Amino acid sequence: MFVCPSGRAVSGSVAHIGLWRFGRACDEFGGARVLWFGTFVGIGSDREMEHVSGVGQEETVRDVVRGVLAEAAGRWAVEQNPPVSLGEALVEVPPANVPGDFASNWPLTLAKSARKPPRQVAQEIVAKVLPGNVIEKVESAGPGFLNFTMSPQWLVNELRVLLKRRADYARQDSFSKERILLEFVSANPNGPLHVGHGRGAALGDSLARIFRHLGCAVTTEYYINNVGNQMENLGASVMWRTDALDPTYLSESEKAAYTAKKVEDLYKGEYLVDVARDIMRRFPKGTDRAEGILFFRDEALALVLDGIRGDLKAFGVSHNQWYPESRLFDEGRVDAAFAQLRARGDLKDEDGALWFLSTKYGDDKDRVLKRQDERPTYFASDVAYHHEKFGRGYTRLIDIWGTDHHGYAPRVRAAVQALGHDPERLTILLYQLVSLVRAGAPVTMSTRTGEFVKLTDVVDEVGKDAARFFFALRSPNSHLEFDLDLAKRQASDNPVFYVKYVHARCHSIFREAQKRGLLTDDVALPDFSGPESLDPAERALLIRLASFPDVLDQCARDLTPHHLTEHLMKLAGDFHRFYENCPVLGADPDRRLFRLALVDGVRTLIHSGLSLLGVEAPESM
RNA sequence: GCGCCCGUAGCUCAAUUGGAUAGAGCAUCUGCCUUCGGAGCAGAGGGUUGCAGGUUCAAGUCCUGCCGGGCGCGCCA
Repeated sequence: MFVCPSGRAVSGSVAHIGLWRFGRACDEFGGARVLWFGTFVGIGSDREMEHVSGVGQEETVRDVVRGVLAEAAGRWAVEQNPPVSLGEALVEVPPANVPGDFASNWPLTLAKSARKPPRQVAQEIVAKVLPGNVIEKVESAGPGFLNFTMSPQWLVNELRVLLKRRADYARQDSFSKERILLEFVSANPNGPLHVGHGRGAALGDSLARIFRHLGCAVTTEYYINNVGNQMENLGASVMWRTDALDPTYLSESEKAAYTAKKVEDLYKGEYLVDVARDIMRRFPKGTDRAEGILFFRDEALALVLDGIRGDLKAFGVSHNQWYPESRLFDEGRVDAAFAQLRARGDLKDEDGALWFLSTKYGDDKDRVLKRQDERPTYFASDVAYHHEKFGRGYTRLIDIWGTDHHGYAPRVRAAVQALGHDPERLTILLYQLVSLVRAGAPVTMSTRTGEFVKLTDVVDEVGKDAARFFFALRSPNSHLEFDLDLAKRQASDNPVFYVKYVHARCHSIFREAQKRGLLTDDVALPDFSGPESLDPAERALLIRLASFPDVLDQCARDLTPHHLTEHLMKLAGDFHRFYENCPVLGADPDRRLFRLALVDGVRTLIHSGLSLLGVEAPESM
C-alpha cells in the first residue's frame, strides 16, 4: 500500500508514479532530489492483490494499469541516454478489434526524445514489466501501442471486492476532499417547469448523486429569482386573471396597477387562472388582505414554488437548499459586492447608471449593475450571489444552465474574478435544449405562446424512470431528441426496460436458486472459488463490472451522466450474452457459486447505477 | 454583422480529450432459442465524419476559410 502526495493512490496522471520511480532511481545514481512517500509495493506482486478495507477505495482498474505501466516505464527511462522525460501518458480502453483490456500510446509519445522508433520503445518497456498476478499479458502492438490484459485472478478478486463493498463500490478517497456546490434548475418562478428544465434537473441531480457516490460532499441549491420586474409581472398577471374571473374582486387602484403593465409583459399561461382561483378562495371578497401587486406577487410566488417543488419531487429531485434572491438584499450583500468592486476600480458611473467594467476581464461589453432609476439589475444580485457562494468555503461551484443563457457566462466569470475568486473553481455547465418527438413528428415548444410542454406532462406520460434515463442518455453538449413513444414502450428497444429487465432477471435467478434449495443465503456469497479458466462471456462481464469506478470517474470529470447510462446498457448486453452461454443453476457446484456471484455483482451494479440516475430497479416486472 | 454550440451509417447518438480497421442502439435482411424470465441471442449489409486547405509519426477531434442548423447579442430575468 502506498500513499501519494495527492492522497490518491495513483492520481490523475501516470507521470506521478513515473516520476517517483524515476526520481528514486536518479537518487540512486546521485541525481535529482527525491521525495519518497511510504512503502512502495512492487506492482504486480501478490501484495497488490490485497485491497484496502474501509470506506474508500484507492484504485480503479485503470489506476492499476497505470501503475504497472508507470513502474515499468520509470525503470526503462533511467537507462536512457540521453535522458528521457516521462510526460503525460494515457491508459485507455482500446477499440474492440485489439486484444487486451487497456492500451497505452506512451511509447509513441516517448519515441522522439528517446531517439528510438516507437515500436522499439514499446518492446523495451514491455521487457521491464515485472511478472505478477495482476496483469496476465503485456504486448507491444501496432505502431507502438502497449496492450494490457488483466489476469483472471485479479478480475475475480475485484468481483469479491465489489460484493464486499456493495453500494459503496467505487467510492474513492481522493474525492472526499471535494466540497461542491451544485446549482441547477433555478427556473424563474413564473410557472411550472417545462421539459428543458427537466434536462437540467436530471443532469444536476444525477451529477450530485455521482459525486456523492464517489465521496464528495455535495450541496444542491435552487436559486429563486423572487424580486424584480418579472415577479411584478407575475403579480400583475394574476390580477388580470382574477379580474377576468370576478370584476368586483380587485380595488380600483389595483385595476389601475395591473393595467398599467404592458400586455406583452404579462404571463399568459392557463395555470395562472388556477393560481387566481386559489387566491380568491383563500381570501374571499371583503376579508382582510394586503393591497396591490406585491400581495399578488407573493401569493402567486408561493403557489408557483410549491408547484415547482412538486414537479421536481415527482421527478425524483429535491434540492438541499432554496436560496431566495431577496436574501442578498436583506443581508446587504449586493451593496457589499458593489463596494468591493468599487475599491478595485472596477465600477464606473455613466449615463446616470452604475456599470461593472467586465471588459477588463474578457467580457465583450461592460454591464449595468444599477439602472438610472437606482434599481439594481438581475446581474447585480447574481454577482452578489456568486460571491456569497464562494464565501461558504466550497472547493468548487458548478452552475448548470440551458444553452440559451450561454451569453451570460462571460460576465459572471468576470465578476467572480474581479471579486478575487479563482475562476477555475467555477464551472458553468451548459446543456443543449430538448426537442420532443411523438409519432415521428416534432412536438412544438414555445415559451412565448404559453403552449410549452410541461415536465409533469412528460413524466405523467412516460413515467419518471424513463424520463430520467432519457435525459441522462446524451452528452449535455448534444441536442437531445426525446422520443415519447419510445420512452413508454415496454420493449427491448427501450433502453430503460432493457436495463431494468436484466436486474429483474438476475433476481429471478436467485429466486429460482432458493426455490431449488441451491442457496441458503442469497446475500453473502462470501467465498466462491475462482474457476480454472474463464468463459469469454464471464470474462467480459467481470471486466465490465470492474470498470464501473472508472466510468463514474469519467462522469465526474466530464460532468455528464451519459457515460453511466451507456455503461449500464453495455453491462446489460454482456449479461444477456453470459446468460445465453453460461447456465448458472445447471453448472457444477463450484461454478454455480461463482456464476451466482457474478449475477449478484451484475444486479448490485445495475441497482447502484440506476439509483445514481434516479431510476428504480425492480426485482421483478 | 458579432459571439457560443453543433454537423459522424436511413434514424437517434458514441468515440475515454490527438491514437490502431470511426463504434452502439433502432430500422432492414438472414439464422437461433420448448431449459435459470422469448422483454433474449448470433450474424450481415449500411461511412469520402458538411466542403476545402493546413499542422504531425498520427486528425471525427487542433488551426484557417467556406456551407448548413441551433442559441444568444437589453438600464429583461
